[in-house]
Amino acid sequence: MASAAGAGRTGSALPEGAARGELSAERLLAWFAGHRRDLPWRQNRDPYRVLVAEVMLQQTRVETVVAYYERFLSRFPTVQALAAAPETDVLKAWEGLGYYSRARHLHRAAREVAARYGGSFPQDPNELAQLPGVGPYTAAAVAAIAFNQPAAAVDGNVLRVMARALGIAEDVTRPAVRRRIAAIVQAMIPAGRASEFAEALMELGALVCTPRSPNCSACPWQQGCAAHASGQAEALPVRRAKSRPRPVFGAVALIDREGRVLVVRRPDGGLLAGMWEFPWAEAAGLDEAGPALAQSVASRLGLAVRVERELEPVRHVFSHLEWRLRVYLCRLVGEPGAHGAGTELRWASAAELSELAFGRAHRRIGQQWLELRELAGQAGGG
DNA sequence: GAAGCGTGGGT
DNA sequence: TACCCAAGCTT
Repeated sequence: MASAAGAGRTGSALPEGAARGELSAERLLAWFAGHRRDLPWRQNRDPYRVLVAEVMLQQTRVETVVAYYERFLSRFPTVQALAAAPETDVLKAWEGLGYYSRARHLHRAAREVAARYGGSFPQDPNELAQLPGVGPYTAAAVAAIAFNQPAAAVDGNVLRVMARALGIAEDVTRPAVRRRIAAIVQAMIPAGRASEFAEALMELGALVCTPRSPNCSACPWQQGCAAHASGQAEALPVRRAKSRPRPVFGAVALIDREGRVLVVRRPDGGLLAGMWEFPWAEAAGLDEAGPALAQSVASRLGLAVRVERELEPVRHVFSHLEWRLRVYLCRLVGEPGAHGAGTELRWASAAELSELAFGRAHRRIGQQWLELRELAGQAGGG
């Protein structure tokens, strides 16, 4: 420990570029002062507003989030308002944004802050990380941005910026590498300016040190950047490849009954938890996802139907699987009997459809039903 | 550590 | 078309 290894250096976790002042927080903050975007979650440092933004931004682009954020905040302006809302309202506000467990976790986090902390957020990142849906990044981001706590908010932007600046060629998704980067970032936080610093480092990744075609000539850290020096900026960071989505085939039964259509709610856990959809069943292949399967979907719900026609198939790619669904318009034969216990279902009118939360794929399927219904309305005056 | 969990945009 | 990926968390 008393060896010569660290003796001639700074003795801190700071890399050489930082020690020379070329990767300095001061340069970064000066750049940020001139390039900071005016985003809706930057109006103030209300921890609730910061948390909502950080959760929405998880794996989601800024441009997508802005409109959702403004709607969400106008509907649930305070942590108390969100805590008091029914979960169905929260899911509806999240519809289309994806990763819906974020909405359920955020809702539960709001209830916990309201109940346990009397509506005031804790400031310690370790305590924030106990809230549902709040992991190491989000806890650090809220602590730093809202409370100016010296916490290292290491997201994908920061991993990329630091991997390039330091020339780290290891897989940045490995926890050990991530921890090392977090320690370095932690050591770079300027006293009393943690909030600005956290935003600035991410902003640099978002605007300059972009995944492809980084704008190195505009970068305040260009002189100290290892990847720029070696011409490897675009080759970093290294991540392990993701596996391709697995195909899932299925047949959907759009069961029409006097201008209403049957919808069912997905179970509480797993994919699209708690979201509504049209009843369907998985098949071994596209050929097996035929009208007979649609009919059996209905019969499992205690309904006798006649399959009238096939509509446009729907293909939807998730991060880990791909739905390839054939869609069948069905008409109820006779009256609905007893249905399978446990499944929550509803005969929805067009207006009611728009009030339920659907995933994208089934929302598009619902559109097909709405369009048919309009055509039928024009022809039959129904 | 690896896999599950959505969606839309860029190339 | 096909791939990559974007302010991650949970199990």
